[in-house]
Amino acid sequence: MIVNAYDARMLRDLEIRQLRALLAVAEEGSFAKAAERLGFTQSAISQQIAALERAVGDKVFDRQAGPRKAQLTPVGALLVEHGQAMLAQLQAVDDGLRSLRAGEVGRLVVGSFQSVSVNVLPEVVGRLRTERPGLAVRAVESDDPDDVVRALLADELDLSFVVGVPDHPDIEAWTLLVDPFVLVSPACCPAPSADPSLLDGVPMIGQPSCSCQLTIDESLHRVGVTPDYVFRSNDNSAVQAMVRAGLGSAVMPRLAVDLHDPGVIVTDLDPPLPPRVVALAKRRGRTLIPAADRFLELAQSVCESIDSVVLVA
Amino acid sequence: MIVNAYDARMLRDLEIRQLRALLAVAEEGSFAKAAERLGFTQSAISQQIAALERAVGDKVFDRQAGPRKAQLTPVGALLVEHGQAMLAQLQAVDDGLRSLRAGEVGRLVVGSFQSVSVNVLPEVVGRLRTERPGLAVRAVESDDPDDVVRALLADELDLSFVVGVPDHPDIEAWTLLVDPFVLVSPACCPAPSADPSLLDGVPMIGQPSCSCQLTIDESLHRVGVTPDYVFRSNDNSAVQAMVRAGLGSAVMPRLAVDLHDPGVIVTDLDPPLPPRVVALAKRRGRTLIPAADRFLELAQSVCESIDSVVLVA
DNA sequence: AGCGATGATCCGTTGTGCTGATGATCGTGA
DNA sequence: TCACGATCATCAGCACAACGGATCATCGCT
Repeated sequence: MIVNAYDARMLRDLEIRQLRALLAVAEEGSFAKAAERLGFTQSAISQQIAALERAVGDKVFDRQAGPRKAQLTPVGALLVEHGQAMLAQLQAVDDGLRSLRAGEVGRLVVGSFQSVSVNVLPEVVGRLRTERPGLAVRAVESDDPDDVVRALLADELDLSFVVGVPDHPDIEAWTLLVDPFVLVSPACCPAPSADPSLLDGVPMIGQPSCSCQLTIDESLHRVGVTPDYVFRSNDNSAVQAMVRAGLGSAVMPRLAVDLHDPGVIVTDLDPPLPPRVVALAKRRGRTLIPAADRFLELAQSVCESIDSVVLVA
Repeated sequence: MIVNAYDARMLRDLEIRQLRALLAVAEEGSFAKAAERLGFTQSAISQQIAALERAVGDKVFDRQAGPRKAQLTPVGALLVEHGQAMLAQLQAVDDGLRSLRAGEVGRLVVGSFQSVSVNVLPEVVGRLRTERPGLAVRAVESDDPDDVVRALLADELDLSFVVGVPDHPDIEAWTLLVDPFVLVSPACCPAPSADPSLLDGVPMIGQPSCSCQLTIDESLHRVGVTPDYVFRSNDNSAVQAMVRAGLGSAVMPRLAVDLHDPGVIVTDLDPPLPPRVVALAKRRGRTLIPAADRFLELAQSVCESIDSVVLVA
């Protein structure tokens, strides 16, 4: 009895080309016909079958001289059976490859953050799911930019929406939207000045010291303002509700504001604070599924239309 | 038609060796490790992966220079998935081959004829089925020797029991049993002489003009006897029943006689008629499953034991 | 007996995979 | 910061194998 490891080496020399030759000969019943069909000479097929028999260790055809069909041996029949399965598998690879390349299938894990999750991501994912039902899109929300970069570098995310273009040599990003900061003030009371440098002493609503809020505070500091926060919440609609209630005003990225709220007045700051940039990032050198290109296109398209809406409003 | 799949131009250059390299690299995360595992140099693996990528038309790994693991691209992951299936299929081929070679599985179509079907075949098939449950044995009975030869030549039968060694260059046979003709006479009446030349005028039971009966008649003719048949039946037990009833005597091959019947007397002919030979035949040049060898062995063994039983009786 | 078709075999050329060595790139530790 | 080590790519050279074309042996058929 032969040992397993040795047996594993037996089929080491078996090649797909030989299986194709085997099937062709088995179907045609003739080496010459098979050769013609596969675009070889009869000599080549003869040698391929011989190599197959060498690799397998048994004759696969009973050859009868003269014009009689080549008949499969039992070993040959077994190989035909499995060979068909293997070539079918190969066909499946081909189909899968074509679907993948067409962007019809695949898996996409996308990072996001609050305002994008509300205003951009649902539309993008919705459109993508409609036109590419085979795609599996998963979204992960994180409000920590460092963690997003880490996740991108660790390949936990394929793509991620980010604020600002990350300054990392292994991250590349496409700008989607330039999102200006606006002043949100209660509709009930007289609005404060649109000049951010005059916000000193004005009661403010904001977020806890997340990176976004820190950016705002820093910008205000630059114009000599130390904002006086009378309420902080991570939730943008809570912030806006507090503004609506007249507790104070807020400096928010426009994307985070519900522009249809009649209870607040939204004013462009003048002079403006440096706007935040929303981008889509990926790890440099990481090959994504072709459908990721479509995701980027849709994200750009949705962000453009958001820009238009904002301009109209 | 399935045929189209075989001729698919796509992935024509993909080879099993490349899939093995792909899987090894994907698992080891390193070209060099994979090379060591597969017994190649790193250069060879690098070239194999390059060839794979050329065949597929896409990069399968995101290579990062320096000591970082090679990461699969989506296309690579797809190929790994199907590659595993294909290599599993290859393992299945290997297992199937081992089973086949061990004689554990396979299909066997065996020709037979009446007396063998009663006294030999059941025992052989029974033993074979017990020790090789995976075998599929099918038996076909025919009492026309010419048809048996035709079926063997047409590969409708793998093996066949035959009377006499067929005189055909494409048939080869192994002798199993030398089966003498015996005189079967009623127990009730005085038995006729054991000398076949004295059977003239004795009322005889026989078969219709099948090949076996013709052989008997010809042998009797040679010793100057023209048998007087008072009854003919194709069924051996019907013949024996008629003898038991005293209608006449019969010259039968011993294998066809129920030796345990107390109603008849079985006598060896003296001088004997030329005995018939029972053999197992196959088409020359036809490769049978390995289990066929075991079938032959069992047939020989069973026939030997039948010979012993007869000698004791 | 000759003809045609079959597959095996031989031979020369071409092609291709492998090895060994080298190059380019990056991370890491001194 | 620099050198080292590890990574994979690439190159050159060699050996082997696959292919095509020709020929041969064998058989069925006319």
